Amino acid sequence: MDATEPRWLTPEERETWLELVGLFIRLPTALDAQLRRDAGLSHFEYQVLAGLSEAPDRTLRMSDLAVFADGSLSRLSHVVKRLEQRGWVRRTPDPCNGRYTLAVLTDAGMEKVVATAPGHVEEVRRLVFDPLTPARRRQLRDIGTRINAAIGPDDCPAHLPRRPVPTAGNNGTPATTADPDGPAEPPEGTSP
Amino acid sequence: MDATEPRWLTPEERETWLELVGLFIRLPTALDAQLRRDAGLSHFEYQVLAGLSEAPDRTLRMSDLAVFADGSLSRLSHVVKRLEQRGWVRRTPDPCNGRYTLAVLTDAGMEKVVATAPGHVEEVRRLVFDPLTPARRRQLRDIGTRINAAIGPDDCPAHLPRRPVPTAGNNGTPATTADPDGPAEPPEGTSP
DNA sequence: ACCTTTTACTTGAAGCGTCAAGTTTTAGGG
DNA sequence: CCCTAAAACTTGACGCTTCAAGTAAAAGGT
Repeated sequence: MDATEPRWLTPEERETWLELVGLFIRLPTALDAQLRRDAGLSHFEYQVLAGLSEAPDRTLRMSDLAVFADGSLSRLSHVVKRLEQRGWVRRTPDPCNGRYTLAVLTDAGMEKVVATAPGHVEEVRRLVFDPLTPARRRQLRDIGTRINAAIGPDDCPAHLPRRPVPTAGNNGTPATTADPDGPAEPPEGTSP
Repeated sequence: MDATEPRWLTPEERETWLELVGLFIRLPTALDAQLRRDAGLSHFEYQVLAGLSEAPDRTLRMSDLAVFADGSLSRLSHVVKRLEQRGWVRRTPDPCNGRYTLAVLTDAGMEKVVATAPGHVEEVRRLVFDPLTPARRRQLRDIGTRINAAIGPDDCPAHLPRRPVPTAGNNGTPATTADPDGPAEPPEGTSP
């Protein structure tokens, strides 16, 4: 069992790791709880609605929406069906290309997003940004980028098209590496 | 809809947040995939087995195990039932106190952990620690601590006892705030 | 000593996500 | 102009998690 002794984690790494495992389990849970309590939505459902709310014409093809929301097409299909039954989304075949399905946010859906976003953003702030100093926020972003890169390209659960991902409200900020610590210029945006 | 305009996220925070959402979805998925592929175990199941493997006598009460694995007692009960059917865990009522159930890791279970741990630790290293400089690892730990604190005490999904959590192989490291950047002293330990 | 409460856990049903087929529509090749 | 192949979903079944009850043992009150 001890052939070529594996590289165990150092005590510090171990501590970090346990901290992270807790985070990965509890943060999604906490955010889901807030959304479910205040809006009756799962985090994934919210992502879907928020993604549509920022798309041109509040419309996106299912595949693109799946990439944006970080889920499989199958999952999205099930979820959109439920959202459609609740009256927040409509589906139509793309007139230009019949095998695409366009998901469109209804007016009721838009209202739902508008009503839900502020509370959710507030919770994200409270749990993630408020407890961190500006310096740590920058560090966190950097760390996230690096680990995401290590995980590899968006080869999500399954078979998804390759696209640069329409990162929603792509305001002019060109994702450079060095940038000052946000002087707080509130932009529009519902996908916190 | 715009009564007391909410504090939207700044563009930098928004970037950070999207990075994080990706991380929270993809890291667990990636680790689950590795464990499932190489060992046929979910991450939660692994946590349970690893937790037991480091407990005295490879034994833990269900409640304690639930806290350690960050899950509800109900979930643990279902999972342990399955692990028991696979021959890796045994359950017995505590002779000292009949309402406690003790989960015990069998020899087969221990072998499973020993066979699985190195590969999992290697994946954790590859995805989380290798892409980070020592300084960033320290930052990550610190950030994790702060956000975890903001989420609040271990009031997990449900009704769980209050205990300082037996953080598994509690080697002499007394979780102080300042500590050098691990000179790499490989300790025993199977919960990465 | 008995009865209520609390603790610790188990169980069953319901909901959501994943996986493995289907469908339908477009694109290509001969 | 067909005929196969690929793309873009959709659907159904299975497994796991959660939620709400249910059970059994120990504490605590009177």
